Amino acid sequence: MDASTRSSEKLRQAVDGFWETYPPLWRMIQAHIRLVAVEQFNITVEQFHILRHIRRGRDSVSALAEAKNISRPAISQSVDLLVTRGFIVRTVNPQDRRHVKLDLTADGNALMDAIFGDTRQWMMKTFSLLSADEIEALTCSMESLKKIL
Amino acid sequence: MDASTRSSEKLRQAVDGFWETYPPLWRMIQAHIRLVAVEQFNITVEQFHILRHIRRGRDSVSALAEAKNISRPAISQSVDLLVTRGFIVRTVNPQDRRHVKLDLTADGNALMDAIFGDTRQWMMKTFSLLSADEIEALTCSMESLKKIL
DNA sequence: GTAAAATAGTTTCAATTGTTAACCATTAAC
DNA sequence: GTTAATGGTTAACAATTGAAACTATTTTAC
Repeated sequence: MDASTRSSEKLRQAVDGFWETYPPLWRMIQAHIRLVAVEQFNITVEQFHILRHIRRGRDSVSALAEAKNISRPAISQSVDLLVTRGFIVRTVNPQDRRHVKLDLTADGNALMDAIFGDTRQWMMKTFSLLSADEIEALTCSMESLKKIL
Repeated sequence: MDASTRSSEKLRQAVDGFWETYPPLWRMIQAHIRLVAVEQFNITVEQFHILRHIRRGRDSVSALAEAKNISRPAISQSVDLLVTRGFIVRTVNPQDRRHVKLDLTADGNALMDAIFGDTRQWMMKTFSLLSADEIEALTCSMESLKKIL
């Protein structure tokens, strides 16, 4: 077996590992978010993710559509709902009246704090089943993964 | 700073790293799947994931519903569509006639080979930007992560 | 300076996906 | 052998999404 075959084998291993690890983990996280979001605040997981993106600075319909890879009309409608629910406000930019800036309201921020805080706690509890070294290694590989995205 | 504070700090770091790494990566993967699935086969990403689960052995409506955390009727309907499209067959288990086993047809398997092969290639290309050590570490931490799920 | 093009967002409409409730068929329990 | 539990589907309805067409605003080109 030559070096390139061997390294390609390693790559394949990493890809397979990914498929066996992340989707189930992500599903568990989503399930946890759903629990808190639906039960306590009656919003969907997708709505939570929209709020999360807004909080992280994706504060326009286009930015959200790009970030979530779905159409602008779809975002526009979801935003509509969150506005009527009082979690977001739309503000037209006076410099360029085509732009509508999205911001979380106090309610929206409180909701995010609650859900995200809860989820973070759950994730920390889950990750704490790993040894200190494993956590270190995990953080490290996520760091290197982040670099190539 | 005592030991428990320090380890909790590490945990927090890991969780933050997760949120900065995984959702964007997942989004890119989904986008890639969507490209191939929609363009070449005209199925949605969600339909792809159902086929993926069936291929991995989640071969009943209940198993799929549990795996994807959605209701059985929802799965039943999606399966319906994929059956009429010729990607899945339903087979009643003669031992227990309540069970309906789901299997990919030849077409379904071909579709999966195409999409998954393509996606795998893309992922390998992406991961190959990492060093051999980083890939090793990544595989390793996914392995340890998998253990605690 | 105005007509044309580009940009940001919304509305409309149809398809898909999801939920709950009610249902059928089959098997297990007693 | 009736009753309960299991696996799945159907029905009715709400929510999400995308494509196409639309409005409003700004930029570009001449």
